[in-house]
Amino acid sequence: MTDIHKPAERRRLSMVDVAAHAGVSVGTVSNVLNRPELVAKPTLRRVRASIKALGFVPNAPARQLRGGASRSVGVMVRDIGNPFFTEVLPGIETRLSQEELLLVLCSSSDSVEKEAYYLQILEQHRVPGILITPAGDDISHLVELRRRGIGMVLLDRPGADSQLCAVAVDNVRGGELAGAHLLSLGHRRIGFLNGPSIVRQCADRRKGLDNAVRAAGLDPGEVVTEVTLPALTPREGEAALERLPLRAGPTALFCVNDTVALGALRGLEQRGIGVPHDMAVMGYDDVEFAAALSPSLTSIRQPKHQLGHAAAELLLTDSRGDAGHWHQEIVFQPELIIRVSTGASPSRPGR
Amino acid sequence: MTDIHKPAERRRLSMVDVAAHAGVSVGTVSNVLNRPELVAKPTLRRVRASIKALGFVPNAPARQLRGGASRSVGVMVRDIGNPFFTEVLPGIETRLSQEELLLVLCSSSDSVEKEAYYLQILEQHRVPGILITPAGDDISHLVELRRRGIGMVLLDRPGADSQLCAVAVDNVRGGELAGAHLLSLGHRRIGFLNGPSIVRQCADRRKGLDNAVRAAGLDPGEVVTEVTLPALTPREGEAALERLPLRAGPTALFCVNDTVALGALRGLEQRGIGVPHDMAVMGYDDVEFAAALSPSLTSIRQPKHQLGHAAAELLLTDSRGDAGHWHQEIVFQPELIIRVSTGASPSRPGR
DNA sequence: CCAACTATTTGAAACATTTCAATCCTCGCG
DNA sequence: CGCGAGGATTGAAATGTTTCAAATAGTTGG
Repeated sequence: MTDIHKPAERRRLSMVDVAAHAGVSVGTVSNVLNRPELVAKPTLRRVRASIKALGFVPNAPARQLRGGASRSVGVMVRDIGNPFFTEVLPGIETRLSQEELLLVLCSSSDSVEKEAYYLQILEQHRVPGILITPAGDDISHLVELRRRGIGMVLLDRPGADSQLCAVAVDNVRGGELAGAHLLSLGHRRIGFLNGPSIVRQCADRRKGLDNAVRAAGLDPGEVVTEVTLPALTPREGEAALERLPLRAGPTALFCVNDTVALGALRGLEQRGIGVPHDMAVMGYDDVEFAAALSPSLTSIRQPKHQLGHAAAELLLTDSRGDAGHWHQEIVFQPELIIRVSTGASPSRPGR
Repeated sequence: MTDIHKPAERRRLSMVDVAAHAGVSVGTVSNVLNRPELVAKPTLRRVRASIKALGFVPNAPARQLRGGASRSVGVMVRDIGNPFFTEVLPGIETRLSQEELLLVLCSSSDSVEKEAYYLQILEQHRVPGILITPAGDDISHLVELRRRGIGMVLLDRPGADSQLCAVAVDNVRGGELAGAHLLSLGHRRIGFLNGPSIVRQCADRRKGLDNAVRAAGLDPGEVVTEVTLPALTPREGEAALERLPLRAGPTALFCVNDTVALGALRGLEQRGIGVPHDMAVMGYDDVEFAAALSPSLTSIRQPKHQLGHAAAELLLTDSRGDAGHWHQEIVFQPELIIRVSTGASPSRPGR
């Protein structure tokens, strides 16, 4: 039985074939590819012609085996569906593509196991570095990876206590800004739709909120009612309203991110609760659509593109293992963006 | 001078070291890793202990060099910042991670050159397949790659004419739905904020719109005023208003996607043009935030998660090169979601 | 106690590169 | 005419796996 069905089964061609075709040695072919300045003009032409004629494509894995480092870096996020990452990612991509590095996107889906699995694979691939928003609180495994020579930068997660580079926005400060804003508007009962407190950002924003309350001479225990959501999605944001004593309870809602706020707005509308009249709402992140929500959403802006860019930059220096570089932390400052959803007269135009 | 500064310079360890430590041959170590059922229990234990003790991590490139196929697939999008992709990506990721495949994310930024560059790198990496929303109209280079053995699936782009697998939503139909909706509300002058017509989706939506106009016995040339945006961002959506004769012109705006609509809504608000009273607006994609915009946005829903999932599924079968599989096209149907921004009484609740 | 198996283990080839010491030319110069 | 310099090219080692035929050890039946 002739195997008509597998016409393209022929062995993929290698530099050996090119060398034969051009009548040179493989060493020369390699030189043409990597150090053309060492090769005589006519030879160069001939070899390049052969490469084109045969349709030769270099084998990256083989190259890497000999050469060492991979040309891909890992980017691990907790949830690719989160618009926050969507806005951070371009900043990362821009910088990486300048260095001709491939971006391997991993989503831990908030699972420590899945994170560990991906990290293992990335290490096997010998990536020079990993950019990560860790799923769990413990980051000792990341420190260990770093020690084994893989560049490591925490994204949107302070790493002060550890020995890792980090790029973050000051979440405590953001929580303070939000809290102070709501308090200044006279709210004394604030519902906080938060994520799990093991997530650092969530814990920090809560801490900031408490700071603001105390700074106003009040007791956080009295003022703040926290509801913990299992996931930071619109759906959960909406569902969380069930667990708040809405009518007799808070007069303001602080949502740990805009995605949750989106759900809360929907839910409040369905329940006929007017925003900001019956309930002030604010989000966090100031994602692209926040300004255009109904009503436009007061939020805490984070410099997302910059964040991604800075993280990639830091990762590059970290994985180069430059001497003199130990661990470095870049902290951006958040900014309060006042819009309609908190009922204050906007301090700046809606966009 | 002792090199205190390079403590971790030691050669990365390989299976040879593990074999030596465990007192077996490398072949056995390989078997422990890949076919443990062939190895005797005590040996298995001993080798595994050595692996752990030494902290051995297999070298993926070497493995791949011998074995052939890579465990990463390429996903090429035109713009990672686009929320549409943010909602498609989870569908892709879900399916790929089930197969333990890594996702290499490439953004062509709508540049044919950058796309070509990435494709070249992906081919060098010997990826088994690529999921792509092509930047340009010509896809012959993709057909060629497919012929060379790389699985290829067009994402959100029909491939009927070509020999490629494709997963798409019927964009002509979507355009028709949108057009019919606006016409049924009495609009006779429609501004279409479109992307470049070389982008297939854009051209198709326009075609659908024209179909709807003709179906109503009208002349598209009279009814439709198209403005072409250089990029599908909120910024450009806003800027495009400048190029429309707003007051004396269209009474309705059809935006080629929700991101553009977002910008248009902002711009109209700033110009004091009421939506939907002075101008009806509709978007396309029905992204997560569309329902919560101000006013809530009428849009054309695409099954995004499904789209991604189906695309990944198709890619898996395509790169397996299963016999009997030639090229296949999956077309999902879009759905009109009526909300406030077009001023019709909503046919379904706002979410 | 030996033959015939079976279950393990081994050793070396193969994979596609890069790198580098060694060789080969070709000139220019004495 | 011979020699050295220096550019161009070569050939082979090295990289870390997998695979597989061959060797070895262990077991059972006669």
